[in-house]
Amino acid sequence: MVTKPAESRFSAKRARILKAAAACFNEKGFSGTSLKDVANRLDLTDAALYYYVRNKEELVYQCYLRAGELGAEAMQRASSDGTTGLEQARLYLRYHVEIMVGERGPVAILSEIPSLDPGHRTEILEISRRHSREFEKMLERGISDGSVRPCDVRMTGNAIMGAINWIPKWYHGDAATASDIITEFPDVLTRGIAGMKTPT
Amino acid sequence: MVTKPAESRFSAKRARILKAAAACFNEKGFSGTSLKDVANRLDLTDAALYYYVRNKEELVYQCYLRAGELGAEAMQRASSDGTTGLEQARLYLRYHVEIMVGERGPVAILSEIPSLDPGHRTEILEISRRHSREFEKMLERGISDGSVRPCDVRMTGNAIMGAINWIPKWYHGDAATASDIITEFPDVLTRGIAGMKTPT
DNA sequence: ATAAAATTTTAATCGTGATTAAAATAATGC
DNA sequence: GCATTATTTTAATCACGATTAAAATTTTAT
Repeated sequence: MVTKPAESRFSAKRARILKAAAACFNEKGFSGTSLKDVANRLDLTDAALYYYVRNKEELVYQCYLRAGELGAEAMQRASSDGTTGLEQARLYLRYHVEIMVGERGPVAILSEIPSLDPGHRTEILEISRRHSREFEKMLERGISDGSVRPCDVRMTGNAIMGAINWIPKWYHGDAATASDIITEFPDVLTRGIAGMKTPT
Repeated sequence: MVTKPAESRFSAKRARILKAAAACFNEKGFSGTSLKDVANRLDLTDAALYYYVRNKEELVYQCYLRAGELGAEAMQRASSDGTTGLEQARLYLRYHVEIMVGERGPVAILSEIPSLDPGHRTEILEISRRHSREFEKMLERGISDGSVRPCDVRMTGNAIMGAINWIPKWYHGDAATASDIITEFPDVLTRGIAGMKTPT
């Protein structure tokens, strides 16, 4: 029987652990999930997790790092695929939710940054801020090229990101809903719900 | 010196406790906040809280009930003040965020329903679902009267509610931001960001 | 097949936080 | 001012969850 190198198996299992942890954290929060909760999802003992991560804090930290990477990836792709600011913003939402509800999900939402150790906390905050700033940049680009209606990009970004971050609170992995999210969210969040005859 | 009746003082203090608890829960989650955290905000001992609530679960439950009442109040007012569906939805958002970031806030966000006891859980879920349904009704009304663009009201509602529910994650009580939220959110979430020349 | 490395479990420890009962203090009604 | 009621604190208890070390098991390499 063919076997894979140990290092590869290790990081593959570590990745599975991170995903299981992300699911738990999204569902019950950092303090609300015990290591046993995470371990049981993979038919492991809580103690076994310590072979893959230093401790619980490290587990969240890694989850958040991964979330940052996936978010950055969506941002990158959107940035190069889209031409106008509006297109880029819409594509970003599309790519991001696709990842969140797809095979690579669940992705941990950065809802418990305060629980991180000081060092990790500032690092994740930095990543998160950079991400927000990049999205706001897309909005500003859109305002410049006329594709986006002039607005408070900070608040607009907060609103849109909030809608995205809240998804894991009500989406629990059924395929039909996933496709609804992918088709509806990017549109709803960029196009708005007002009828066409709305006053400017 | 004039004193108030005991019962009045009791419920006044209980109300203060609920608000302190809501602030803690929003910040660090249910399991993440200790009763000591809540008590310390009011210069009390953790044990003193048991004079006002049966236990920690009851504390969240009461916070969630209050959140439900305030949400319902915003919904009611919007429903009677607005004429078109779009106006009603916009007013609801306006009233709700005004309450959230105003004197009566913070309002607990229903992010940890799973931590509730079964009985309370179904009750809060029921309240939450009713609330969502009422908002979706406003959207449907808007679609009928032409003020709202036809859309998947379920997903649209999820998106908008998510943006609202996420506010406590980044808003921490400064007055300038509060007024930004009040002026921007209702608009951003209903009008959308797309420029006017956007294709239907 | 066997030694070494990798992985997981078992069985402690240890601190924290919820909860309770009894005691102490403060406020009220008369 | 006194007796009663209301409120808070102090001082336990108690369970749970994070963490660790040592032992057991599985996998790999030769």
